[in-house]
Amino acid sequence: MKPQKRTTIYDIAQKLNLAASSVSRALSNSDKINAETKALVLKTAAEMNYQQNAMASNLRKGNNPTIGVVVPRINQYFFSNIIAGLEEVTFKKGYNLVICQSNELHAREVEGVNALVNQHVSGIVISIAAEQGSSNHLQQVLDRNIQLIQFDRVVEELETFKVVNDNYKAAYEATKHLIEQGYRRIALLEGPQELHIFRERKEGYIAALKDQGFPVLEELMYANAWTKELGALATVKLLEMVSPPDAIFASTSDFAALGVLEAATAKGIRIPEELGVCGYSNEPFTEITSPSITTIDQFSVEMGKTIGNLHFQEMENSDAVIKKTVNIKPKLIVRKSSQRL
Amino acid sequence: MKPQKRTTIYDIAQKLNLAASSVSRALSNSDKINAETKALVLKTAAEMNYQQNAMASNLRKGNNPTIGVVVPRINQYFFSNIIAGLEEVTFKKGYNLVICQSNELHAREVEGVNALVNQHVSGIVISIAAEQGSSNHLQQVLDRNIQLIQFDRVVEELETFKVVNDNYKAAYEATKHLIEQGYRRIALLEGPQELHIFRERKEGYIAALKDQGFPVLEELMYANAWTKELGALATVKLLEMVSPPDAIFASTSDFAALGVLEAATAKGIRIPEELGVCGYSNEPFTEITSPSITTIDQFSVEMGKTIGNLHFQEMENSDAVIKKTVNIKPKLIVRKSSQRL
DNA sequence: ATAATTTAGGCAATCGATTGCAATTGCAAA
DNA sequence: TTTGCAATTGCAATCGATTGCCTAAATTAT
Repeated sequence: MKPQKRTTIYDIAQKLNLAASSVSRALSNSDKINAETKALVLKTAAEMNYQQNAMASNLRKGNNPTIGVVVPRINQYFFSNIIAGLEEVTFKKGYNLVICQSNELHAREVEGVNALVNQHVSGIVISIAAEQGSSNHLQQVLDRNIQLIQFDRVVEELETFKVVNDNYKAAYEATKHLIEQGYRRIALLEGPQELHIFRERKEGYIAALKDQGFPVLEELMYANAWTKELGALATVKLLEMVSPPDAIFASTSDFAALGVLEAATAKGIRIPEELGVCGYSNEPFTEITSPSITTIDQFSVEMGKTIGNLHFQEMENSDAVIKKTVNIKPKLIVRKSSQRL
Repeated sequence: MKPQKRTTIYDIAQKLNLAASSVSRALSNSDKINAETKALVLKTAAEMNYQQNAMASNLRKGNNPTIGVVVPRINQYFFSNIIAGLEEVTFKKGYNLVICQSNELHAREVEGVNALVNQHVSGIVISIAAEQGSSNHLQQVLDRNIQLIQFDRVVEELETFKVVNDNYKAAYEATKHLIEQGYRRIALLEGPQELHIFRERKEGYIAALKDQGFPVLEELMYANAWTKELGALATVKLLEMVSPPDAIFASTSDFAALGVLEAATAKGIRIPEELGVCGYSNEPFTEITSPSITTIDQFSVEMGKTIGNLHFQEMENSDAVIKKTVNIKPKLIVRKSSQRL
């Protein structure tokens, strides 16, 4: 390869016998430049195949039109949708997206955030890893005056924008729906309680039971069942009880709900007649299982867009704004696995 | 917000009564610096909360440890897996990933590529949009000495690394498998023939038929059926024929295969007994449909890793290397929808 | 003790674009 | 004809880190 030097504004300036500053002004469409000169510069730049050096420009201007994103896993439906929605918004504004995945590891999350800080990105969007640790790295982001927007899994103590689903409400409604369908002993599959989203879902479940005058039974709450396998295992255990549940709310994920479906079906238990099932997330597959799975849609693409809008809005009036929490209302999607009326 | 200035190496230098160059050398672990001084600088830097300005560093060093990725849609299973695999590799090397989605639009693809060129990324990884156009933008990338790696959907004329699946072979094997299962009239759902991946799949299908002594029938090839709905529609049409097919190979996607499943089931046709079905991509849901769908795994995460490795390998010995095409061997995953023996 | 090296650190240019300020030119008003 | 002002353009500093070259001090060899 011939390391042919890229053309800079100096090359253009030299060719046209102008000063680099004039070229710069012409290219940035400044009004302090003659229209003819501007046209000439533009034409020459195109001929010489000029492409701005964003690094130099950003360095001088002291800002980097880039938003960093840190998510546990890029290839998880929910997160890739968030990114897709976010990209939609940032692209329109000419901003770039830099992506890191933490793989649910705190150390990698820290590394990723630091790399983004080094790049002086204008904002960082994050959903924290399941493996938790100190949030110093996030505090650093704030100290450096970089916009920080947390979503879904957030550190509550940090004063930042937060975009979350109303997990409490969603779980409340799902539970209420199961009750309305006539289920009487509703079990809950819980996620790791260190993550507040799972705590909230549990609280919603409990509140719904109480409001409807049902007892809240410890034995019907099954901890840490957030994969298909663990969901299936939990189902087996629950169904072995002396008085087993007649519905299972897999508040952790649709994958857990799928495990419930498979385990119950394997035992010859009919869904929804004998056992009601509800999942969480509205994964694409929930529509096509048999029976289809009742679940909760989180409007992930919308959420990504909201995050983007929040960032730009905040950039404009950056002072004296209260860092608020935006709640995206999730929606219960009722399907066959819980409809027996 | 107080726009508190970030600490630079000059701040550290001043505090320690050193030259900025020494600070720089200490931080970059140069050997032209005394061990004690180095330790002192490191300590002070930590105290002053120093974080390198990557823009300045990259500008000076004339390179940007970043790889740009342009894909049609970030939130498509295949692509998000590619990105996840790629990230795995780039992260280890301290490289960043900048992501753009073209939304299948050529214009947006061009914009994305240009933005990446401006940033002087060290490489661009791309899978082109369905809406095709000139490939000038990609030629520009090459002219500017930026690594270009195409994957999956590639422009063949361009001399770049290409990482693709062996679509021909996969389709060949899928068709052969259907024949071995005793199916005699195998229909094909084709994708847009402008994209060579779909042409290759069609060729593999035809070759398998010929090799096994089967006639190649135009009426059994159905164009542009690459969504669930179009797949269902195609199925209805095909099954209305005087002598309908006894198997359908949805070479476009698993979504099309799902459409086949639904349309056939709705007509009361039993799968796999009366109709064999095979999809493409091994989407997660293919495992859980009833019956489960035979499909082709593309090893997307692996593919992403391969792309990353290729990039770094190529960076090291950048001259006189032949731009080759890497074929990832896809694998036929046989499930219930095609097993009747 | 003196010369030859080695080591540590400073100076200043550089990467490429931007921008405040100064300088020049042209044109209109007085 | 002279002054004033606006419109263009140039000059040079700047963003922050890196690096080739040079100098001074310290170490080793002779």
